[in-house]
Amino acid sequence: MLDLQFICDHSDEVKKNCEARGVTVDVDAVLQFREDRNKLITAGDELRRQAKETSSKIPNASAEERPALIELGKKLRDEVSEAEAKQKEVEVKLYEQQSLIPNMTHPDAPVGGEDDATELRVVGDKPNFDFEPLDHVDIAAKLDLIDFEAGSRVAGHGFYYLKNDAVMLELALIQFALMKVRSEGFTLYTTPDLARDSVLEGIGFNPRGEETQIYSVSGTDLSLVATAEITLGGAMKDQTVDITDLPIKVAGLSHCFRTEAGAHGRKTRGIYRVHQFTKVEMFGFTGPDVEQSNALHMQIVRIEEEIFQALGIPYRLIDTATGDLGGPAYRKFDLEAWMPGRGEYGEVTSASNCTDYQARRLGIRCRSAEKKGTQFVHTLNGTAISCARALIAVLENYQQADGSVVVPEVLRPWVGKDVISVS
RNA sequence: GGAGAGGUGGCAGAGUGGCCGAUUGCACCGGUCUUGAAAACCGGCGUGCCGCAAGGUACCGGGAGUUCAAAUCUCCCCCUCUCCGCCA
Repeated sequence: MLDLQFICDHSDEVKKNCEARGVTVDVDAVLQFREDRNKLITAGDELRRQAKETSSKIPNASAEERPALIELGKKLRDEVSEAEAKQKEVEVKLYEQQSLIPNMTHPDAPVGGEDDATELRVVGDKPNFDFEPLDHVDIAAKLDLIDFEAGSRVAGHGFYYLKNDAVMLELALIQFALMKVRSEGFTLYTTPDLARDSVLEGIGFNPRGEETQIYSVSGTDLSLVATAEITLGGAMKDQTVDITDLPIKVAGLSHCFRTEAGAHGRKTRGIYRVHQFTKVEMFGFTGPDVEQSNALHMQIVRIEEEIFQALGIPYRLIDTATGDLGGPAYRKFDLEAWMPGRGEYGEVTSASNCTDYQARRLGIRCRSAEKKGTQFVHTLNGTAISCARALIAVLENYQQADGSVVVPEVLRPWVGKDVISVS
């Protein structure tokens, strides 16, 4: 959520930003609701003041004065409740509109839609196969690495069983990513796979809406998390930290569950788009200025690149265009790995600087000796390794003519072999 | 899941209907004293919202209620601790 004062002081900029992001919001309505609300607050405060004054007179009032004061108190109480109801009504409308306004955008982010993203760099050499490369589904079939049938039988389309060396490969990817982020100063966590709806909402997910991406548990206020971003960010909900404790860098391993509503029929072969996968996510809290959050953003992107470089997987780095940014993101970089079976790049990581947008809704503040009051921290998130897609990249880039797959060198300690071959 | 005890400002911990936005201690900041420090003493010290300001208002886990008046009484929910049950 954007700061209300900021919206009012910079309404033209906010409008322009909404336009660039392809979001339709009535910014003027927000200004109007705010004005209405402020008047109601002032009026309500005055009524409460009178009510308090009246009540405070009663204990010392004479028996004759008392009944009149009590009557006045009752009248004021009713007026206060009426005023509060009106105020609440306006605040609901205000909040609704305000929530629709996306974060402001980094000045360097390209303006436009998906195709307008800036390709910042292309790293690594695509493998030269002297044979027709297979996609990960066929590779996995030959090597008996994934059981899609069992997945469907047990949980439906979009679920899968990893099997044999794919299990070791997945765990190796996790281990490798965890070691890497720990060496970069991130505190490691495994996090809950369920979270309260209020936490999901704070991060920017809409758990029970019509087109929700989220599975929710009926009869509870819990939902399955779509990413550990939810639990890592949510862990600090309503907390105030000392500014000298920032930045806080954490990383979490969790399962991720997504309904993928409306994604049917679009490049859904294999484990590219699935309802459940495992991911190591980085999350950061920094002091409240973009210099600090941008610096951590760059570190997160650098780590992501180094992970894929170490895995020996060619990729390109994308600076996401305004129209493709989620509401909370100020800027977002995606790593897209080369996937020979698909014959194209596929998104494998995503790193966002959300500035204070998430923190405002989650109530994560910091306190400093210099400034009175508190300020909202900046939050960032980025993928260290997302197993399903990383697995695709490994299998497809490391496939051999004989159907075997060479294990990337950095993963061998955990996989326990150099090559995965037909047994 | 059952029984009991709790949740108050950065921490500790009073407060059971009006004198309480809240006693006190610690921590913290400023001052006096001191060669310096400690101790002692004096003063300050929560957050949000409205307001140009003076000031007002809200907040004692969260929500609803009773009352002229709620940290305090009632109900629901969340959380923590102890014991019991169950269990990887």
